[in-house]
Amino acid sequence: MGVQAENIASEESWTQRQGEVLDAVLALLVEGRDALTMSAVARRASCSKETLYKWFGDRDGLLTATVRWQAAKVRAGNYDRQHLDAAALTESLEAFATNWLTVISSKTSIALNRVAVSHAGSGRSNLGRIVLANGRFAIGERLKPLLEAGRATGLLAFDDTETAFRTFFGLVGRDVQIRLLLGDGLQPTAAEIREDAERAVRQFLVLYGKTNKLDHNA
Amino acid sequence: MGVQAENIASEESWTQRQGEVLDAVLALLVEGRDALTMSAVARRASCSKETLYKWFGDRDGLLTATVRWQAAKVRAGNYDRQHLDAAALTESLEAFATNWLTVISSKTSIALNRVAVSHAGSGRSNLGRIVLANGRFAIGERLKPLLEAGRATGLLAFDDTETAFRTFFGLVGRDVQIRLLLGDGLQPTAAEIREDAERAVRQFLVLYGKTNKLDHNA
DNA sequence: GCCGAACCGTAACGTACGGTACGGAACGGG
DNA sequence: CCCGTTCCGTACCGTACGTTACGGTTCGGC
Repeated sequence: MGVQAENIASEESWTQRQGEVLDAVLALLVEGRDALTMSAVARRASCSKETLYKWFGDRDGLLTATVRWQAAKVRAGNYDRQHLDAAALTESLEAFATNWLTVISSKTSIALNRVAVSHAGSGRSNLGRIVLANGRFAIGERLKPLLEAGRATGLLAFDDTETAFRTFFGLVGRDVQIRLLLGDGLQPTAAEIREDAERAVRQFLVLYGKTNKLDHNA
Repeated sequence: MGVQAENIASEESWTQRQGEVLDAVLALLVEGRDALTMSAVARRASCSKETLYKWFGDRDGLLTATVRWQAAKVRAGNYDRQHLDAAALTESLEAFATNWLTVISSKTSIALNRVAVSHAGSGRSNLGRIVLANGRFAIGERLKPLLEAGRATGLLAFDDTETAFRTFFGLVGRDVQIRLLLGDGLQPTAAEIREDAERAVRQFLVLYGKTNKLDHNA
């Protein structure tokens, strides 16, 4: 797979003050007015640069801590169910899709993914890996149990869970994330997100629902 | 739509020497060893920095020219057909999907998208818009005629061409581009790309092929 | 052969920014 | 009240890099 589940569950436990500093980094990142500089962070967080270096080591450490800090805030509960019927499955899938679209459309996610993409270029840090682990792969690990539960109860049919998940991922995300990262002014409302999520789930169930007799899940 | 078809067909017509310089930029970008600096470009292209500034204005101008230069090289022919049956439609769709997956998996595309994403953050240039116009939107404009031809001949059924295209886009691309941009070591072989393209087209035809009676194209 | 234009190579300048050092304030413990 | 710890504010240093300037070379036109 290439990317282990590194740091998905790291607790890290910053102090409250350190959390305030990391929130300042997020705020600057989201505003995006000027490039994120250590001086700007210190000014915004009302702390000294010396403290930043003491707490986070260097600029990369600060960025890494910020990514993890945000990831810890976004993490949502799993959607395991004891009683899984068609309605519950649809509802859970829609909840996943809605949550995912909401996350990737948020200014915070966009800004964080941008810096991670930049750093992934000149591979001097593993920010990209961390974002991947807490984004794409984290949701994969959270969704797969639901898919397999659906298969166990005969609601879904697929051979490879990974393939089924990636199809779901594509139907939900489509071109949204790349357009947002490249600066497209796409700003889906909550209603549009819900409609997109419903459409994606409907399409996913056509492809992988047990009612469909075709054998197209190669 | 938010993004006009700006610069999709700009000819620009650089001289051969200027093309060599832009190729040097691409080479440096793909290698990604060190950050792209004007000195490095001048060294690599065996030209003076003064010439760079004379020809391209400033660093952003050089980057913009490079993006357009690459876009002009990638542009592929349209797949319009006089005689469109199910086999020809499938073949054309698979050709589109294969081409698209090959492009976004190339080191050049990854590097270019990375710099465009970075610049889209601190919106001091419209590199992101240009990449979007020559990537996501260019392929959309090239594929839509095929989809509508398929609908005209009764092979496909959909209300909104844009929605149908975005679904196709999602089924083809899935998580590939974001994983590559974030540094995942994903390196699909030509065979894997062809298989993924076939799977995507198969799924797309299940959703939008006329044989499917369900009304799920909301 | 002479001239100007285009271009190469390199040196130089200014600034931005990562990282470090230091003085002083706040504060808790003895 | 004294002292050590922590942290703020700020000044400072070194370097990287965008940008400009300039001397030297090639080359087409006359």
